Amino acid sequence: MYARYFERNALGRTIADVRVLDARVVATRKLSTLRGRSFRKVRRHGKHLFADAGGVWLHLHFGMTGDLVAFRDDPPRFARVIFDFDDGAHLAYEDMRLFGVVDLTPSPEEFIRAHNLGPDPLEIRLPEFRRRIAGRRGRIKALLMSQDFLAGLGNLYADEALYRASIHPRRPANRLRDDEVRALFIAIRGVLREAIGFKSRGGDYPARYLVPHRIEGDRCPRCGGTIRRTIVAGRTTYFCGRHQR
DNA sequence: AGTACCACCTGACGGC
DNA sequence: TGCCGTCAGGTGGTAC
Repeated sequence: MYARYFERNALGRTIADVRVLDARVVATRKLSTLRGRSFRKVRRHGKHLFADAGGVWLHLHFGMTGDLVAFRDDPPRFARVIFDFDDGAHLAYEDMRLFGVVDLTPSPEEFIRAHNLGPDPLEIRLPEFRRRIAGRRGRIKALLMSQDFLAGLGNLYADEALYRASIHPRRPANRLRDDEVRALFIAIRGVLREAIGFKSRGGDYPARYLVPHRIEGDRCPRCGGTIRRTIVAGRTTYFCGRHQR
């Protein structure tokens, strides 16, 4: 979703200036080397966005409150970095809680290696998913959130995928049946692809999703069960007490 | 290998 | 009105 937005609002334009409004999200002092360059292509890997600026790549991570906002006149309230283009357009990287990162990296591959990121779920097939999950004894939700296992799922989407696959978040990964592993893989890909789709269109989560029902005691839109709230892997976790086993 | 816990940060919200 | 504690979330670190 950020990748598409970046493509629409930054690709092909010449960067006139990069303004750092809050250095706490910027992990390099060299963003100014982007001046005069232009972004040629965009790549996403998990939660990371990379933009090719010719010999160097811009890397963006959005933490939890990070976002991109194109604007003409007034920057958004929590703008931390602003890219000024020579055609008068501006793109703000905003991040209220400052957990995100704006960075430069030699290449996406280099970054992925350095940070030991697992594959993007949309770029692998079921056999590789099976191989990676085999022998892992931890709780399935903890595994789904581990970026070195798979890159791209956070707390909400891990819950969402497990909900869709009818799997209890505390199940040990190596005790999932073959059909459950398959269902989970399909659920992960479905959730990511759909989320990219409707978030790109500025939409919200459909009512059939678990996300709008992250309320203790709420009704499961799928089976009418009761939504439970608990802590798994240190994170607030919601699941349906009836259909997730 | 897996887990627990902390820090980072700020706005929203409930309690008093 | 306003202060205070708590919570939310991604990541990266430490300790067990």
